[in-house]
Amino acid sequence: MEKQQKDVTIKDVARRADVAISTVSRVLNGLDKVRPQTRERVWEAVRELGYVPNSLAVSMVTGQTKAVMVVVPDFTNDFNGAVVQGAEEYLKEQGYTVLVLSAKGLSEEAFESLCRRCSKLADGMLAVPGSPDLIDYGKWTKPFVLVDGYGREDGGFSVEIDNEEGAYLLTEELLKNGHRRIGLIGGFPGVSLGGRRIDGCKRALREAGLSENSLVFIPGSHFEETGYRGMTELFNMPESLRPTGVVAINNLICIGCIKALAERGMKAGREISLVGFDDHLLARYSDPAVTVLSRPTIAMGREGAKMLVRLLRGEAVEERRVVMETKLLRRGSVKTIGG
Amino acid sequence: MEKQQKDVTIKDVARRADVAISTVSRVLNGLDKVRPQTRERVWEAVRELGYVPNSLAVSMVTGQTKAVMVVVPDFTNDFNGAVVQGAEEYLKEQGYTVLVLSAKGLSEEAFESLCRRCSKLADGMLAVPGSPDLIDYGKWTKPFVLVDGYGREDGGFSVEIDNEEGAYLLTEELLKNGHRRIGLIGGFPGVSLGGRRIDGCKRALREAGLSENSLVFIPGSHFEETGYRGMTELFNMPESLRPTGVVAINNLICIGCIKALAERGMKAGREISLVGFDDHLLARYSDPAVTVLSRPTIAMGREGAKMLVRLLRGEAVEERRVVMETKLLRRGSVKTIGG
DNA sequence: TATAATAATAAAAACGTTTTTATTTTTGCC
DNA sequence: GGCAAAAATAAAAACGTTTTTATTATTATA
Repeated sequence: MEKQQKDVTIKDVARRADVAISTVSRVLNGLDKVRPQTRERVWEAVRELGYVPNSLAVSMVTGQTKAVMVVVPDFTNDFNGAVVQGAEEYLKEQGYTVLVLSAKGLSEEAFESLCRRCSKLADGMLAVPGSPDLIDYGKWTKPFVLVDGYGREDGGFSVEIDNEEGAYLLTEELLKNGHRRIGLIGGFPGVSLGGRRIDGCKRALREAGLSENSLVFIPGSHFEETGYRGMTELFNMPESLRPTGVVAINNLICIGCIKALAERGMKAGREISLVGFDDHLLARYSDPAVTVLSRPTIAMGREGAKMLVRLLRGEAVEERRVVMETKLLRRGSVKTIGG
Repeated sequence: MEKQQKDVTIKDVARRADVAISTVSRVLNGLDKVRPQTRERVWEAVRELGYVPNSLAVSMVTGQTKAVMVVVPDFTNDFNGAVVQGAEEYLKEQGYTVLVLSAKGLSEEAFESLCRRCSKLADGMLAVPGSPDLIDYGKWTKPFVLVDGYGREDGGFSVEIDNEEGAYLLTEELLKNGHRRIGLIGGFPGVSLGGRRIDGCKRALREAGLSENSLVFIPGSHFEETGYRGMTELFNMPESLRPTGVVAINNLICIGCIKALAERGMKAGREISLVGFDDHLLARYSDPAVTVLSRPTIAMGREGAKMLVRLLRGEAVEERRVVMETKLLRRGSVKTIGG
């Protein structure tokens, strides 16, 4: 094992430039009170030795890192990828280092421990909630912004959409196309973001004068597997009772639904109608494309990052809760039936 | 602005437990030579004060972080997501903190600077090359493993597949199905991973006795846009010259191809045949599904992580270059034509 | 030319740990 | 009960910076 060559320190630079350590520091940080001639000598030494400041030492004494932590529940969900990309772009523009962390596979306890360990590594945190539900994470004392939260009234900073209204619009779209028996796959009533979407779906039915019986709700976590299972369950029902239109509560569940259909040789918009959230690849390019409520995913990340940067700078943030616009994209997965 | 409450330090704990700082440290790190009674007093103080060691200070004095950096070119490419997931799983199992960094949008220079700034934050690095091409990144002196490299003989540690052979197999599949004019979209000859794949494609043609003229090669970077443009260009050719089968050099380009086809109301396997790399969602669930050379993406990440951990532990690593198995998945995107 | 003011540099303290060395306390034995 | 050995604890040095304070060198003024 080769000898771990020690890094060049500010001390080495000082010695080489024949100057005090503090002088080197001032040159490096562009402070005044250094004679041009001295300054040049220091820079030369820095170059010659290839000196790089030890970020740990700097952070320790200054108390800040110029870095931001972005926490996601998972790296394979493209919604998260888009949010991170949007956030990252802006944060890099503003000179921040972006450290991305995933909470995947961690118990709430393990996740908290992870955050504690990392708390000194960043000045602030941008998080996409998931499982464990970051929203209830209170140990983080630095500036914190939640992207894709769900309208909680705790006064935290967040970027979100109107999830209740979104689900309402999607359900309404099915109703407008003559569907009278609606399936709703995923989420748990009253729980986090999915709860809001369930509310919206139910409201649409209520306002259309339909009874609770016209809804087949299949609860489940927000993973693909739920969509697959849900769609399968629907097709196990007698056709006379089976919903003709389905609302998938999120992108992964929508993908699960499409998978289940594909395996049976079926298509959304033919054997059954399907609507969902987020304009992901599969929604856009499956055949037919899926009617979705599109969220500005990248913009959401960017907006969250902007908010966080303002907080880090100590600037006033007028709206603590930014609600982004959505768009209903009507496509072939909804068949018009009846009347 | 509320007063930034100072963190609890080891000093506070020591004072509270009426004990020396060093004793607290020994208790925390489970070293011996502490009387049970004293130990309990210290733990109590730790609990009462909610003490969390300052990771910066610890890293500075111990010289290690128990963290690993994972660098990807982009968060929106699902291949990267899968690699990160695989790596993350294993690294978390082994007690490492995983910090993910993206090189997206960074010049080679900016990226090097980023790495230097972060070099103290992790004990080792796992990287997926991209743009800038991490392979040529020499400033990183700590243990380093490349995932999805391309058979360079520089003795670095890497996990990869046989890209030349993979492209060979895909091309052969087209040839076996009677295709005699082949399109190849993406990559640049001799350059990085794409170069290897181009080589493999050409070899298949050569071995089948076909001349260079039977290949329509459309070079381009590894983004979706190249696939879209490439497919468009092919359809601008007179039909008599147009390839009947296309090899997309990577997943994004394959997606671009599918998009271009979808926009014309065409399908792979009908108007033109298509094969590509990686079994991504769109390849699997577009209609028809796309014949691809599937790589064990998650396993690649995991394997890379294993290698890195061995390096970090100072254990011997027998193979510096792990070549993973691939699988050709035959699907509906290849039409059999001719004789 | 002496003297005050100012500019430039150096020295030292601080950040919160671990680790090494020094000191104190406890134990065992005669 | 005294003494050596061992065990437990305390003190101090070190990690690599920034920042505050102290010192020295330069300039301006009389």
